[in-house]
Amino acid sequence: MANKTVIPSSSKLAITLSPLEIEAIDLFISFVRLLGMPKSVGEIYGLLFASPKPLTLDALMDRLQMSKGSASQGLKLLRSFGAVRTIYVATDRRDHYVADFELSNFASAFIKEELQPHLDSGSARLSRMQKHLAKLPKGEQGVAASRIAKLQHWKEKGDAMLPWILKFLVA
Amino acid sequence: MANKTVIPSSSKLAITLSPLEIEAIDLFISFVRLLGMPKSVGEIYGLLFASPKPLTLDALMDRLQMSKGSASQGLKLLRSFGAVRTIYVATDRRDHYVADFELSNFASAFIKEELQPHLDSGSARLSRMQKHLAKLPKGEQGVAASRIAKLQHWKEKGDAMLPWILKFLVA
DNA sequence: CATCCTGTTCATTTTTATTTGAACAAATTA
DNA sequence: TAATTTGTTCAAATAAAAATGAACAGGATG
Repeated sequence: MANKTVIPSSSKLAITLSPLEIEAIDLFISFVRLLGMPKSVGEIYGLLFASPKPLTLDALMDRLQMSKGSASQGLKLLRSFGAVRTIYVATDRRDHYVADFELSNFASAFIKEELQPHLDSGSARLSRMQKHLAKLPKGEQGVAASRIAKLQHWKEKGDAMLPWILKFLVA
Repeated sequence: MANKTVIPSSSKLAITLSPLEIEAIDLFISFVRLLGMPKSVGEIYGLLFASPKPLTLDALMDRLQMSKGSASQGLKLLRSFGAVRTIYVATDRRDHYVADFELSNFASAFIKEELQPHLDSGSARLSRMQKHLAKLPKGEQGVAASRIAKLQHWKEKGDAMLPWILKFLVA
């Protein structure tokens, strides 16, 4: 069993991580938080991004002082949208991970999994609203109709913009 | 003191809200969650969006079954980026709120307050990284340099894209 | 000026999200 | 095939975010 030395919590990471690694981790933590993902995902990607060689799950746990469960789940998520992949390393049967450097993977996964579904469910919602509209008292129908039209307009704008953003990111 | 009737939790809202209102609230809850804002903010904006007349803080608390504190804080946030404003109503000294219908307010507030700061702090971070790079062992400098260059490229892309998105939204 | 009315703030409570670690399964090795 | 190594899953613990409500401040009202 590994000899687990107790470390003052404030400098937990400083001991095993270089300034450059800390900077990268810090960057990706705020990035993934922006996308509503757990901090641990940013830590993992940040360290892999900065690391010159592939890292195993053990190494990630060890250097990030993170549980096996978090590391495994974080890697699973990162793999799921192609931000990270495994690479074969001879004589070692463990999985070795490297970061993929295409920004578009991160961003387009977010767009496809978060934004797109909202826009897609929007059509059904708009028809439901039209139906409810008909049952409203006459006096309120005008206002409501114009607001539903406003929503429709927003949706069209969104639909038009997403493909453009995706293209821009991939380019 | 208002007579608070106990209502089965599953239909808490159904009693005072029309189907159209529920649909609007539901839509804006998922929208604000996407932007990392509390659900209550979506409820408030949703109800104001659907409401044909201005609503007071009391009315919002009442119809959304929400505490005074949440309503007040939610309105504060919504006001702060111009998604909601007060309107004068004679003979009633309470504040009356209406939704503003410019999508751009929501989105550009998010961009200016969340995305922009990240990109802006990026420059400082990149120079720090350059500094750390110099202190790295020779063998690792090449890899690290190319990754920092990658970050720089991403930042430039982001910087270029944001103004375009803003323009598109406002248009 | 004392009281009431309205809205804000913030310490506390509640809810939700994240992390942990032990149990497990699959694959490898002896 | 038994023992070991590796990675996943998920129930429980912990941490973080949001909601509550009581105390408060400022303005109106009698």
